[in-house]
Amino acid sequence: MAKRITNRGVTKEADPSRFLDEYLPYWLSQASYWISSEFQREVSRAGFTFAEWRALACLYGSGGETIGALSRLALMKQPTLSKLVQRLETNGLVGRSATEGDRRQTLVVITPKGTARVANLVERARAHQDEVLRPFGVANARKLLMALQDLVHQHERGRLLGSQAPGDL
Amino acid sequence: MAKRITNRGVTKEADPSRFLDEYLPYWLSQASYWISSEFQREVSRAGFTFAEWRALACLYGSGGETIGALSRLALMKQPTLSKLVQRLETNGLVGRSATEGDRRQTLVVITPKGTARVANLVERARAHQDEVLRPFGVANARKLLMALQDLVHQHERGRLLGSQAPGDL
DNA sequence: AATTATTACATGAATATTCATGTTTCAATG
DNA sequence: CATTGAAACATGAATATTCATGTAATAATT
Repeated sequence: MAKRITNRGVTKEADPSRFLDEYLPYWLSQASYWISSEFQREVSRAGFTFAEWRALACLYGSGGETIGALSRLALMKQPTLSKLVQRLETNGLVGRSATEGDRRQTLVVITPKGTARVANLVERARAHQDEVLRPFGVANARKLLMALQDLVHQHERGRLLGSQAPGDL
Repeated sequence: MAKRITNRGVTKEADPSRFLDEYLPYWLSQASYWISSEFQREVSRAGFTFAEWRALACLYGSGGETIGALSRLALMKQPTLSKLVQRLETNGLVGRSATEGDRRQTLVVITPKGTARVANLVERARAHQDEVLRPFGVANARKLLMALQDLVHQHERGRLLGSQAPGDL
């Protein structure tokens, strides 16, 4: 068998029937990764890490989330998020308090300062998404979004047994 | 405004018009994350970390990839992958050599031992994907896959200027 | 209501990732 | 062909994540 030196990056195909080419999780990861990477420039320019952006975006416009809920929304494990929230609190971008019902829970709320600092970025995020989806057309874009939502909802049921919140990517 | 304690995880909606609910990268990340998480149990059971699985899956059936190409395929930054490959080499799952044309490049090749150790996992991955996609039907599944591929290809052009390979998720 | 199990979060130690940079090789230019 | 610039990979120091566990509060059971 000839040793081919196919120096492809993510580029095109090559091997006939490569496992990955038909593997949904691979393409999901790729799509997610590159789209987020592209937007990360904006995030950095705004002075945030990507994790911070994620957390703040989840809190933006929300009445507050518990640590656990936020860790699922922002796709970080609970200890990771716990520490991130502490940093954000130090910077005055979020506040923490106890929930009324359950005193074990910590409620994380975005502060006015936090809201102000991300508002622009949220707009840019919307714009970026529109740009990315433009080639698809409104109808197809909507179908794609719904398909992804279906996938997620489908997997919400299987959850509830997993270890300590999210498990790496 | 009443302070709602909506303890939703990723669950259903709540706030009318939450930014995230219409935000494609969010759903891409969620879908990618949960599907991969689910499969991670199998990966752990097989004795691999998820990063190892990713790298080996990319090499599986391939004639070899350079460090750079593999870092893009497996969505890790170059230094991360470099170190991972070293560990895999120590365990005899991959081999490293120079490419013929360019002596700067390192060619990473999966060994027979490596192939043997992941073969089963690859089959399980296929099965897992089939299970995940079943509710969609063949036609819709194919559309989803193609849409994701379109997204990735669309962003391959914009690349080539980014920093040191992939940028975090 | 006491006991046991479970959940939510925090935290320290271990591990992994990332950034910045160095070395080597290749490509381009005069 | 010497020189300058860029690319591919490796590596050490700084940083971040993760695992394992601890504490406190709640829920369930007897």
